[in-house]
Amino acid sequence: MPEFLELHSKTSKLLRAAADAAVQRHGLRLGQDHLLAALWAQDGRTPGEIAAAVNVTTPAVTKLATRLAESGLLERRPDAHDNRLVRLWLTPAGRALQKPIEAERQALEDRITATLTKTERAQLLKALAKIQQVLLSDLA
Amino acid sequence: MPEFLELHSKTSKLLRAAADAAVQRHGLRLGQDHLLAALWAQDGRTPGEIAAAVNVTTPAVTKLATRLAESGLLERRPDAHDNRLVRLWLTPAGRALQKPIEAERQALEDRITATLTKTERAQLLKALAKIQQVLLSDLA
DNA sequence: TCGAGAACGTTAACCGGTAAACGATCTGAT
DNA sequence: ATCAGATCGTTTACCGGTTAACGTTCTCGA
Repeated sequence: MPEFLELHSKTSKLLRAAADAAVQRHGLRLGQDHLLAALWAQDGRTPGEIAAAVNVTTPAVTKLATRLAESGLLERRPDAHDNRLVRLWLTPAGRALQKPIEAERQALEDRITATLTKTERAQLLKALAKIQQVLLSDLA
Repeated sequence: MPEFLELHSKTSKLLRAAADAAVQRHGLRLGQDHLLAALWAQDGRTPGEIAAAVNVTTPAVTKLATRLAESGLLERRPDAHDNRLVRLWLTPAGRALQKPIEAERQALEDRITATLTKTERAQLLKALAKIQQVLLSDLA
């Protein structure tokens, strides 16, 4: 396997595991925190809006929302003016998770970037941005 | 969401999609190619060996192997000396995929690293290696 | 006004991955 | 020689993700 792909794949897996463990300490699973983050930024959004914001398909949001509702972290409520729309609203429990989860994520980021110098970190971000751009342009 | 985690997450998703599309042109799904690659490197390995080589759990290999066997790309055969062991053997069809899949993967790697200078690429690999090391040391 | 088509969210079927429980086989100390 | 324990692969149950099909509701032009 080519060098970069191999390395990126391994790093991805480890990063995913670390993020999952971090979020799991607060009763969440990976992915659920992204949905909640979308609501922390703006409460009462629709599944479609959230899906676009989180780069995931709408059915994925539907399922996550069902589980988060069962956990009592959000509520489904119909839109007042358009009955096709469903809006997701945080419960107090859902809102209470914002600070601890964000702290957890920041701690992970800090732990990772601590081993890099400022310029190394900047170069890394720049390189990833370039790669992202290439892949995006390939879709068209 | 912290800067690096956000960027890495997006890049990962795009990279995964690109790799999936590439491999899908040859009738495979993402992950199946990794299992095959382990057999291309050394045929007749056991699920446990392959799982360790690919950084995946053994049940994951079991399921992938079942699907690849149904597709006629490999065969399950018991080990001659230890009946607990199962050994996976490539069929001619499975062997025939090696060159096209490896070419596909190399093409993706080239497309990505083409936008980077040699030093940028070296710095990227170095940074990722550092991050990987931090995450690995965190497990202990 | 009314009906065709667009815009939604949900469901169903699939895939790759994990953890936990299970069953079969081998190993080694007694 | 035997039996407790280790070592395997598989099964089961879950989760997040995708695509495709579906039913409901809105919109807008004839």
